[in-house]
Amino acid sequence: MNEAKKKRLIERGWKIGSVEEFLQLSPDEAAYVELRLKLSDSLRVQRQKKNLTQVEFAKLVKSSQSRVAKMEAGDSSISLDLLIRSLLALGASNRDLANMIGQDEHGTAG
Amino acid sequence: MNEAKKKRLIERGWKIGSVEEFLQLSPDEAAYVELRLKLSDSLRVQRQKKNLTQVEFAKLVKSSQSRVAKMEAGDSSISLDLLIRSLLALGASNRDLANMIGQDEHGTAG
DNA sequence: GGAATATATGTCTGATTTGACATAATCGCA
DNA sequence: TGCGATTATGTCAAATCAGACATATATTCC
Repeated sequence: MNEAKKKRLIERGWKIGSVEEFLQLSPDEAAYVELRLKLSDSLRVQRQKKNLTQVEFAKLVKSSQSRVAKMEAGDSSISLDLLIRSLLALGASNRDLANMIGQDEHGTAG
Repeated sequence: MNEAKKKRLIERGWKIGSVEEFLQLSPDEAAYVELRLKLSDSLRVQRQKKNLTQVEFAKLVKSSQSRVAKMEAGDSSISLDLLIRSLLALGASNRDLANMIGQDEHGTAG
């Protein structure tokens, strides 16, 4: 995980576990956070591909605009559950999800 | 989704949405439930591969035996979040997850 | 059969996540 | 610049999910 990404996470409320240290993640915690980032980013991409505003999208997934904004921002108050259900509601298949998740990195060149 | 699987789900508390009908799932709901099943099943496989009892495993992922049993049973009181964090705790990588999720079907011949 | 081990099911209480709402910030365009 | 549309951030009560515990049901071995 590169530095830009770390910084982004800290701003989003990620302290994780109870590590006092500066985002010192265990491998599985890191994988978890990476995973969420991939899905957040995919979510925004998919929404924009469909030319939906956050408000329209919120209606589609039966949530609210504020929640959508937070989904896309990778906010720590959003669960993987919600991210995934939203992607599915957008029409993604499980295979699509697998592709999103399995990719190495996804355009966060640092 | 085949019939055996449906039956299994109904027993696990899956009514979803507020459909009165007999497990009449929309495509995205179906994909969501399928996804959970894949992860549940993988979880059991991975645990057994490591020769861990549910109790040992529970300790490893900082949960309880009852919760582990429910994870593996695909119980509706378990979130995707917990399933995925547990798989990661077991040592799975995001790529591993992608493989679990992307597979077509996985041995539920009916 | 019975004991030991493993897994399943039900139910509490507390913690987290939810959608909703208010409101602030940012963008696009005349 | 100002206005409308879009996106971001903060807060809340209600709903969901968490670990823990009790207890029931397998499963395995003698």
